[in-house]
Amino acid sequence: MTSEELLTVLAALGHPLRLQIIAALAAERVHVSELARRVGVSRPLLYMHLERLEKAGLVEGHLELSHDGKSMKYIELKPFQLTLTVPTILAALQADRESEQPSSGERSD
Amino acid sequence: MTSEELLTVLAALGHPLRLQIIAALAAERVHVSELARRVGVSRPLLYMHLERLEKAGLVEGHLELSHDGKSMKYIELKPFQLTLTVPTILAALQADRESEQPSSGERSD
DNA sequence: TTCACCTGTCAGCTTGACCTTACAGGTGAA
DNA sequence: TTCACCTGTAAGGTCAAGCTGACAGGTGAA
Repeated sequence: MTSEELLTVLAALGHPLRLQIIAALAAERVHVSELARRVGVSRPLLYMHLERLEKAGLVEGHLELSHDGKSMKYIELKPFQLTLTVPTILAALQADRESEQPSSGERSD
Repeated sequence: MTSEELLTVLAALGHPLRLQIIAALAAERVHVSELARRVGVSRPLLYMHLERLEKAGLVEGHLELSHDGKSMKYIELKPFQLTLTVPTILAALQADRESEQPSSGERSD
C-alpha cells in the first residue's frame, strides 16, 4: 500500500458524516435516496461523500431495477481492515519509493 | 474512543507532510528547526502540522537546553496502534452516545 | 558588535473541502 | 396528466486548511 492509497482511505474516513454513512451501511445495503434520509443530508451532498468512499474502496454502488421497475442505486459496504502504526506508515512511504523506480533500487540483497 | 477522538487522529494522519514528519521521527527525536530542514518545509508551517499531531496525541514536544546553552524544542514520536474496521467505527459512534448521556442508558445488565 | 543558531507567533493569501439550490430526466400509480 | 418516487450533475457560496513572509526575542562564539 502506497502513502497515496493510505491517505485516500484516511481522508475518506476522516469526516463525521462519512462515519455515519458507514454505520448506516453496516447492517444492510441501502439505496441512495433512502440513505440520504437516514443520515439526514441532501442527495447531492451524499453523492459527494459516496464518491470519496468509493474511491477509497470502502463502498460500492450497484444500479438495479426495483420490483416495480424503478431505477435504484444500492450502496454496499466493503469490509476493510487497516492497522495504523508507525511501521505501517513507514512501509507506505517505502512503497512509494519502490513503485516510482520499479527497475532500479528495490533489490533485496 | 469516541468518534471525535478517532476523527482527530484520522485528520492528523491524513496529510502527506505529516506522514513524512512521523517517518522523520521514527528513528530518533529531532528538534524543530532540524526537523523543518529534514522534511523541507518552513518552521511556521511545521509548527502548524506539529500542533495537529500533538492534539491527536501522536507526538510530544519538550523544550530543553542544549549542551551549549541554546533552547531546543525536541519532538518525539509517541507509539500508537489504531485498527480501522467497521466494528471499530461502530464502537466509536456508540461511545459518543454513551458519553453524551452518561447516566441513563449505559447499564450493562 | 556581529553572526549564526534557536524558539515562537501573527497577518494575509490561496485553494480545496464542504454544502446548498436548482436543474434535467426517468419510472409506475392514481 | 399529475403525483411521488428514483438517478445524476452543474453552478455558486462559505469557510477552514494550508502555506508564506515578516517579525520579536533569546543564546554562544568570533
